[in-house]
Amino acid sequence: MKVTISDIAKMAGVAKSTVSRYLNGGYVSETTKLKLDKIIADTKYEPNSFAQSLKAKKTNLIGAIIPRFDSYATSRMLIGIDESLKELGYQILVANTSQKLEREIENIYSLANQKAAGIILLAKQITKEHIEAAKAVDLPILIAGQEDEEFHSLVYGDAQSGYDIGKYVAKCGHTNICYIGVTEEDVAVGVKRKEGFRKAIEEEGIENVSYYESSFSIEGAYTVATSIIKENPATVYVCATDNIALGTMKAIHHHGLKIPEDISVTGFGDYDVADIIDPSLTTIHYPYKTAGGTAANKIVRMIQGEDVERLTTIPCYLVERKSVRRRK
Amino acid sequence: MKVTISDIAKMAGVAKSTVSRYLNGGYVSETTKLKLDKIIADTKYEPNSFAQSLKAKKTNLIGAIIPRFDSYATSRMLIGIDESLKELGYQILVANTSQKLEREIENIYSLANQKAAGIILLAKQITKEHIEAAKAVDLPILIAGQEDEEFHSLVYGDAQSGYDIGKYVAKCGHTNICYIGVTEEDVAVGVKRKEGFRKAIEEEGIENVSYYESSFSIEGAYTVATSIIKENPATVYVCATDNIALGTMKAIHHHGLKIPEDISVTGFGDYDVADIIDPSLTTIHYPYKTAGGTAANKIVRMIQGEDVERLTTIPCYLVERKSVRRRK
DNA sequence: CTGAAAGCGCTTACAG
DNA sequence: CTGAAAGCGCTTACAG
Repeated sequence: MKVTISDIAKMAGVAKSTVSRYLNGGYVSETTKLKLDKIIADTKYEPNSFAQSLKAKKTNLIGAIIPRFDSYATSRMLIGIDESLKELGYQILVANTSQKLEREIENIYSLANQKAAGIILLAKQITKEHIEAAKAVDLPILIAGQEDEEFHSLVYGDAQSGYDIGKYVAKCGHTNICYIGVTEEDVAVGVKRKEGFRKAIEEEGIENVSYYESSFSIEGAYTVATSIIKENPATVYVCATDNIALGTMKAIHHHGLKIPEDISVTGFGDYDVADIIDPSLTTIHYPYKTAGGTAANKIVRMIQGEDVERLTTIPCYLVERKSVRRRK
Repeated sequence: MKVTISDIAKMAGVAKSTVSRYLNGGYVSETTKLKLDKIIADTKYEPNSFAQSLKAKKTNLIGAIIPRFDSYATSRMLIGIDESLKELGYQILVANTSQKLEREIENIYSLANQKAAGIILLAKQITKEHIEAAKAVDLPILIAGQEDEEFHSLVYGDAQSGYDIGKYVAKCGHTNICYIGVTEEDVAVGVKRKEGFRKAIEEEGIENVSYYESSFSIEGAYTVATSIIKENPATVYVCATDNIALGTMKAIHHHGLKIPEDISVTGFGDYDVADIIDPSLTTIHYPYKTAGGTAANKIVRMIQGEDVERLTTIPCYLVERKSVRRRK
């Protein structure tokens, strides 16, 4: 049978409240402390967390709301969050939304109901429902991956990354460029990266640039790239994510063209595969795992009521590999 | 302020027990039911799950203990588990062990303490501690990915997969074969696949086969493959996972050799990238997501006390792509 | 069909 | 330094 605080108290010949105090670091005499040490070790007593939470009205749970499990960026961030949270004495509770926006909202409420101490939301998009839910639950919420003035957030240097890639392809002598982006609903990936890129290109005085839009999937990118190859003589395809770059590379290969001799390709993210495929992919390194750790630290500081900077920007950097041809 | 069952009872002019009965599908008159419908909708009342669990001593939580977040197989299975569990009215609670065996054991105990209704353990290895913990917590536990007579389990057709690959490379005319496996501590991946492969090869009367061992990582496989290339003239490298195949392909490319012209490569798993890389990888398709759904159904049936078959085997099949040269 | 009462396993003032 | 008591928000026999 499961042992409870009453059992322990009885065995030690003290009151439940004394045991509780012992457990929570309160005042207990040395002798009863010793006695309790032994009894608790012997019985392997573990407090019932439901009873604790019911009474204390708080937990050490931190919810992580994620759009999907099978995303490189998400899983890497989750590792960072999980590891850091564990060190800080918190536990992660992962809620997957399968990319359904309404499920993000539901999860905010249900995590609040489960008395989560805080929430890290890996968001693709912030809507008014998000803001409403956040106000209603009145819980520390940290948005990761997107910026929003209503929330504390952690973002990557997307604009700078786009700028760096733009400068790089220009430096390599490319003057006919194709940019394969994503929906502008995703501000970080769809807007910031593109804007940074555009800025660099304009500074370089390059005019021959066309913009396309793809879904986030490899297959979607494959389809888009296939049609671009047929109609556009660009010498480099700048892709808004590594996944898009992968689909694009596949399409180029399937057309019997060579990378980077015929067409150059770049990505954003630096997934593991970027260094494995042939040719290896020139891309921007996004330190997802580290960022997850930073997010964990930030939410914990928010929970502890510290005065936390609203916006944290995680710097990224270019990794030059073999997928871009130097034309000069 | 958070509304409780007492508030609802007061507003409806009934007793708490009546509200509770209403909530749990018990007998309630039509009129009070209607009244309660409205009040609960208006107040957005949500029962406190801690109080429920404290009293009922059970939850609808099912723990999934995973070795790591950044594994293709794991994340796909998680998706399948998560989706199916949701449909069945259960919630997943993901616990990551960062590949630490002792954390698997810890998590079994802590999930029991959190009153999980059951546990799905994505295991690489079953030890006596696992068995001990399972007995101690007395909770339905399903092992996924490994077979063990002490547990209900769900496995892939690893031996058959190995056999199929063996037959396939033989059929393609390869007679000098190199098998790159993993530690035998992992019975499914390290033993079963190899045994199935060996059986096929023996049936084919091929004698020129050498066996190597790699870690699970791409980098580890790269290192192993690099040394093999220098010493072994095999025409095909049969790799025990797609990740190992990726590292191996990278090593082959780095040596200036062509796949499949100079060396052929096969994998197990059929990760997304298998179809994206160039050449695309001939491998065994493992339906991870579907298997996750099957696991979810199985654990729920176990929880419900149904008489569930101890061992479920998920069939896999060969996917022929471009990484194997036909020598005949 | 309904309500009063006890109890789940804790924590938290409060009094000593 | 310690204990008795109340209470967190539910559920569950039990009696009506």
